[in-house]
Amino acid sequence: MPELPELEIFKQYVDSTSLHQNIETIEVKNGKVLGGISASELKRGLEGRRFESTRRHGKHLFVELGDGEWLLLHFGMTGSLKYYKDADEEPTHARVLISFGNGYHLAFDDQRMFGKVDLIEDPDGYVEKQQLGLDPLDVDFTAFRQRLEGRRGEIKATLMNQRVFAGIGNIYSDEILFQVRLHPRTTVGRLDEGALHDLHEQTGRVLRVAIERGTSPGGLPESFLLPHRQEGADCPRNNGKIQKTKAAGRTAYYCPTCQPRI
DNA sequence: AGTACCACCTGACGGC
DNA sequence: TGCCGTCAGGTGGTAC
Repeated sequence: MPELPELEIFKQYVDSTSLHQNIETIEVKNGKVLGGISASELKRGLEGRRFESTRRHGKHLFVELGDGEWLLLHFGMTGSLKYYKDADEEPTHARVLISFGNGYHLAFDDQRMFGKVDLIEDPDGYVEKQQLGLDPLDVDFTAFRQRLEGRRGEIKATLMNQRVFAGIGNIYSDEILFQVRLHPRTTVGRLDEGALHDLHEQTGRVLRVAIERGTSPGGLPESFLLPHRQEGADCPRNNGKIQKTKAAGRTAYYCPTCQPRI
C-alpha cells in the first residue's frame, strides 16, 4: 500500500500513538528488514529513549529520537504499522516490535520484507544522499515545471522516478494521469504549459484527497480511477472500459478514451 | 538520460 | 484438492 498518502497516514498514526513514551524493548523478528545496522545496534539505539517527533519525505518516514538520531522507516511493497496492546493482536508479518512503557507495542509489519528499518543521523542529509526529489506536496508550480523541463522520458515513469519527485508510485501515478487525461506513455516533452499546470494541480489534489479520505479504494471519490482500477471495469466518466498496459515496467491502468495515446 | 529486465521475498489467485 | 505459473501499490543493479 505504501505510497505518499499511506506514508502520511503512517506519520499521523505514529504521532497520535507512539510519541513521548519510554521505549522499553525492541524485538527484531526478522533481520532482513534492517538496513545498515544489526539487531543489537537497533536495540541500543532505541531502548530507553523516546520518539520525539516525525518527518516524512516521499515514501520515507523519519522518527526523531533526540541527540541527533533518527529511526528511518521505509515500507517497501507490503509494509505497515500497527499499534496494539494484547499479544494476540500482533500482526501476521511483524518484523520489528517496539514495546513501550505503557504496555502497548508498535509493530513494523512487512510480508515481503522489501521494507527497511534503519538508524540515521540526519533526514536532510539522507534525502540528499539518496538524491530524492522534492515531496510533491511541497512543490509550487514553478518548481514543478522546472523539475520536468528537459526530461525526455515517459510521464508515468517520470512521475514514479523518486529522484524527480519523491512519493508517487504505480497506483497514484495511474490516478493522477487519469485525472489529467494523459496516456501513461506520453512523452514529458510533449506537455505544454497548460498540461503541466493541470498535472501539478491534480497531483496535489489526488494526493491530498487520498490522505483525507483514507487510501482504501472504497473510500475514494467515485470520480477516481482507483475504485475501478481493473481491466474491463467501467471508466468513472462513462467513456468505456478500463484497459491495462505496460509502462515503466509496471502494469498501468487507464481509460483509452479519456487518455488517448498521442 | 531512459528503458527493459532481473533480483530481492511471500502469498493470493486462476487454470488445469 | 493440489500443483504451477503469474502477478502484486518498491527499489537497486545491469545491460543496451
